[in-house]
Amino acid sequence: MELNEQITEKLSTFFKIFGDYTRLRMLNLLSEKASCVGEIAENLGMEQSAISHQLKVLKNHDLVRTKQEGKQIYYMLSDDHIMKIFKTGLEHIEEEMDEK
Amino acid sequence: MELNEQITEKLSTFFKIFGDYTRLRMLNLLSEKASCVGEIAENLGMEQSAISHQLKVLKNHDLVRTKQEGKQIYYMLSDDHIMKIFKTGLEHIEEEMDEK
DNA sequence: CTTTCATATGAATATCTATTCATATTATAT
DNA sequence: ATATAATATGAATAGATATTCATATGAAAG
Repeated sequence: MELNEQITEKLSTFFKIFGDYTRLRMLNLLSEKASCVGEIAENLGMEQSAISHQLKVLKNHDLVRTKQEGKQIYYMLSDDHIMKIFKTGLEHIEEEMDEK
Repeated sequence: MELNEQITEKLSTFFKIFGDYTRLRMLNLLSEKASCVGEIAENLGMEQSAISHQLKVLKNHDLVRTKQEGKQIYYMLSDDHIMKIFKTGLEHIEEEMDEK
């Protein structure tokens, strides 16, 4: 594959997002249903602020989008491509575990 | 998807590996041909030591394997699953770029 | 066995990043 | 207008990690 600097840079940034335990759990949650910050925080047993910061990261990189309803802001996956990445990674992990 | 703690942990660790510019460049190089430390270092314009440290990371996580020939140690991708991950990420990046 | 070349390693450092704490913003309801 | 609830934000901190430097290990050749 012929990859230029810019693409490689973007690609590593992209994978970096998935390379965090908390963010993966958040994405997994959001793949099941749109949720607002407080819900996610409670569900994961983490502080609202920590989740909010991470949601910002996810949003900045267009992995999630939002829908405001009154005071609440619902977060959801921006498209189902996200889950494809997720699954491809999973396949690898599972294959690896089978081998041992 | 029903993901337990252990799987999610493994998954985030796995993605973390891809989430680094230098490692991505190394993997990309290795996808074209097996190379030894010195070659990679020269090709990327980095220190031998830095590359060696990163190769260790890649090896510890079974992304690469080695074949010794005399003094030289050739590194290569451990399987072509690695490139599949690579490509899935690329697809996402490219789609994203098209949108804008 | 000593020299040379390729690679690995350990410690030190500098950068990055996830989380916390305190506080600000924003939207609704009273 | 003020109180309340949901969320966002900025600064501080602690922990992780990529790179460098100096040195060690290992293999082959002389």
